[in-house]
Amino acid sequence: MLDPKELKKTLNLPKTEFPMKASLPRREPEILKKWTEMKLYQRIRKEREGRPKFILHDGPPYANGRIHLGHALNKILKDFVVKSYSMMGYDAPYVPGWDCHGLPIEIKVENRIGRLEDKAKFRRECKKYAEKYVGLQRDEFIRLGVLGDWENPYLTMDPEYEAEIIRHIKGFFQRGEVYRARKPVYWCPHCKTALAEAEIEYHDHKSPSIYVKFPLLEPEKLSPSLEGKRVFVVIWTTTPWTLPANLAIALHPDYDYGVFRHGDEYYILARLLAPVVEEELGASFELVHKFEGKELEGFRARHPFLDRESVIVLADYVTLEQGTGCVHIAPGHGEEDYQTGLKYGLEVLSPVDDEGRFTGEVEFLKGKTVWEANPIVLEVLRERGMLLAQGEISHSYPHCWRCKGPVIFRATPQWFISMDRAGLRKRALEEIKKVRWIPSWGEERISNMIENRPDWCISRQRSWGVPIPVFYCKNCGEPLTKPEVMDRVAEVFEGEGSDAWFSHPPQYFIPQGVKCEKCGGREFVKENDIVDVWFESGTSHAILKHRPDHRWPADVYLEGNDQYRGWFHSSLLVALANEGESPYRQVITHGWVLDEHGRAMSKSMGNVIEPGEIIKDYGAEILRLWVAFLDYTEDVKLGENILQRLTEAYRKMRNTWRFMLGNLRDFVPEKDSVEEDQFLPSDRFILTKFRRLVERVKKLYENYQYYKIAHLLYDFFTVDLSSFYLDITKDRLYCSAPASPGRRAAQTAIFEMARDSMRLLAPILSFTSEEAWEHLPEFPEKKPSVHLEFFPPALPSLLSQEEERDWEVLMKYRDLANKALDQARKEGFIGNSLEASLVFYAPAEERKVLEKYSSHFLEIFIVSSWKIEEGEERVEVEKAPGKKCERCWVYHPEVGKDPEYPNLCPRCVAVVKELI
RNA sequence: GGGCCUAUAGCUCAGUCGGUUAGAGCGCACGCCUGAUAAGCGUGAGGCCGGUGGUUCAAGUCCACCUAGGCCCA
Repeated sequence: MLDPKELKKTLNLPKTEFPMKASLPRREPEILKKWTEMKLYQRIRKEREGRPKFILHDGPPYANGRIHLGHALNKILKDFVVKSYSMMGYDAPYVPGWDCHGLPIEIKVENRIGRLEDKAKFRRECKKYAEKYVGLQRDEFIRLGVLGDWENPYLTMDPEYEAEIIRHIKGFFQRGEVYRARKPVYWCPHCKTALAEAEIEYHDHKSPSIYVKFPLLEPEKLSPSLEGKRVFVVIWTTTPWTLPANLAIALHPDYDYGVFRHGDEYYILARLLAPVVEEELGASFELVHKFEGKELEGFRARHPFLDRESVIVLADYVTLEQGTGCVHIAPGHGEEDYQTGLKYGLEVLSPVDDEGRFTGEVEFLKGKTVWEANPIVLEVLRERGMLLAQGEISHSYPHCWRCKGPVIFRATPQWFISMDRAGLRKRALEEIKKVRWIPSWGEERISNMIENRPDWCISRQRSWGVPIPVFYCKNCGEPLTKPEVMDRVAEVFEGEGSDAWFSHPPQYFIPQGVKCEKCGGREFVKENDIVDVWFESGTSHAILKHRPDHRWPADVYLEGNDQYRGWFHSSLLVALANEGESPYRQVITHGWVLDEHGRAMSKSMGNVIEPGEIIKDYGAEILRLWVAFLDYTEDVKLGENILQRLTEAYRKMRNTWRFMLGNLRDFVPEKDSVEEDQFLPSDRFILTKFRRLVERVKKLYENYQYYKIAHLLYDFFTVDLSSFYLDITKDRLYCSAPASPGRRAAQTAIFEMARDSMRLLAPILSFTSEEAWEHLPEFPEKKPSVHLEFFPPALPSLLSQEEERDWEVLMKYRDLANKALDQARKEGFIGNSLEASLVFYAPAEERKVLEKYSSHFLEIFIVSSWKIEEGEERVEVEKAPGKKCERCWVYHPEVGKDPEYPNLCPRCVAVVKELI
């Protein structure tokens, strides 16, 4: 007789080196090292060479700052796409890119070293800064487990890339889509420079607050009763100096306006605001006529002090918060004014120079600064009787971040790409329809944007960027935009980079003999402006043609949904104009990362979570699992609670793999695998379920539906494997003879499910599947990394339709049995379910099914004995007869009958005899 | 203010064409096991389907409005 300790040695208990504790923050870097050393990315490329390509083209993040969760979400999703398509059998390269030029870097550098007059030197500093962050971000992306050609990224500041930008600009010029026009920008008269929105600070500022009368022409057209009366449109402004540039007065189309009599004058203003104006004047008005704003559209008023007319227009942005509901419009001095001006075809007047002084266009103000002009304008208004009221107001006003002085809006010449001259807008709208947008509402979103966007202003008054390759005639100022000149610029940039623009004289770029088309002049000066960085990143599709590992167009662009306005938009316009087609076939967008309560993360809210913290505390794998479990097409939340749930889910999957590996410890696939006919019903049932799952998951990968994959696989691990199949097969695995057909059958099933679930999860759980893969038994075709594998091939179902229905019945009785066993346990009748014998009562049909499988009930129900009776469906619990076998713990009537092994059941006696 | 989007259990997700008592897993509670053990198994309790109104014999599902939140504009 063997004592329990010796008996335990005769069992095949699971054993594996694959640790239960993941220690991800420590282990992940080791796995990354393995991938680097084996050159995994290059190796995958090599193995997939010649296969159909699948191109995900990376949208370049901005090379500034450390990565945040939005970056992590984006890059991990891209990694899912690339890895899954690679495992489907495509040659799916991933070439990361960075957006390197632009204002934010300029601002950072300027903060550090001040503003340099020497542009070349300043640009060198900007370049260093960009390089530093490209390096930092690259390391952070690699740490996430993202596989790609990190040694050969594309940078928008690469000379070849800069040359492409020039060539694309040339294309727009050649097709006549580029024009030069004036547009108001923030301007600091002290620093004599244009400012971007990001360089503006808002401070309180005292301004005049005045009400001005504009005599309305032909008032009788509004109401016959006004014939011959002195009718005025009353506007309110805090910038009297912009009145010389007034060209229109805007009313809201739907608001209620009135004509109010005051003495022998009649004033037009919004009805709701009349009391405010009355108070300002200390007078009371009499309402003599009512109308809606839109009735006045197209009327004309006389300018209060210039010999010019001002047209009445309509604008939605007119509010009734202050003023008169009639808004003074100077298209050269305000963004909204400018937009309205465009709509109504108004001129862009801006009679103010670099220093904020009036030019000769306004004679009586010539040479005065705008601040000096204010009181003079007031005086003129007063003289003419056009000043209805005046006061002072303290309000929030834009100031220069550099000199802290107040800034103005001033129109300056800019370069524009026309949306309509060559039909760009129309073609873009057509092209959008050919693209697959995921989610589908993206199509409507980008269409609305393209439909309503103004012409694209591509010039910027900055220095860290690619120059607009234009020269001006020194003699007459005419721009030189010849394609051959731009070709030469591109050629120079390709060799020297765009720094060349700042270190060479114009003649370096201009072929001999080129003359000004207007005056024949031969001397030129270089353009100072650079191109909008959105144009730069919009040119990135060019790498698809230049890199041998790529192909034009891309299969997928995948970015946050802010990029409908950004990269998707600019890429479409730039590529479409130059290639005639959209650069992408599919566009996938993901949402924003919010905190646990669904609020945007911001420094001021103090709810920002850094990817680095999560990697340090949980591991990058948990972050990957987070991405996988969420419906990324919507905004996604992250917080402690969610991380806890994910960590638990991770542990469950890891442990399930660990248990499977433990049970495969002595399994040699090519030797020990059994034929189909050796499978027990439960093996066939679980394998069929699994094989179906494999096919579903592959389909879901094709359609980028990762959260469905994660849920399906996780549910399979917990419900089907852990709590069902792996629980019920323990008896077979542990207690049978090691090489018995039943045990080998279970191992064959487990091996298939372990191997193929690792393959299926490799794109998501890239680290853990790799680690588990190393512990999986060797087999002939096994690759040294799971990421070199293919997704599992389709395998046949092992159940007939009848057997599938049988399992529905069996599972129903399993539920009933569990409930009955739980009840018995609560009553203290049994502990371990093996102490029980079950009595099944079933209607005739179901009884037949139960009897068909009854020889497997020890396994399926984990009980020692059972009886099947006909009756209303229910399960009852009795004590199992016989004594407990000390080896397998099953109660059996014959325990004690074998004189040699009186503490064992017949099955175990046989096994032990075989082993000893 | 405009365009687009979201709202189902504590968390992550199902819920078909409008049709029985709105489902799953996790978490939680209670129990079992100690041969997956910083594991494993079982049972159970959790829902005003964001709100209001409408269409309909019937609404989580369709429509309108509102609220809260998100992205992009203004």
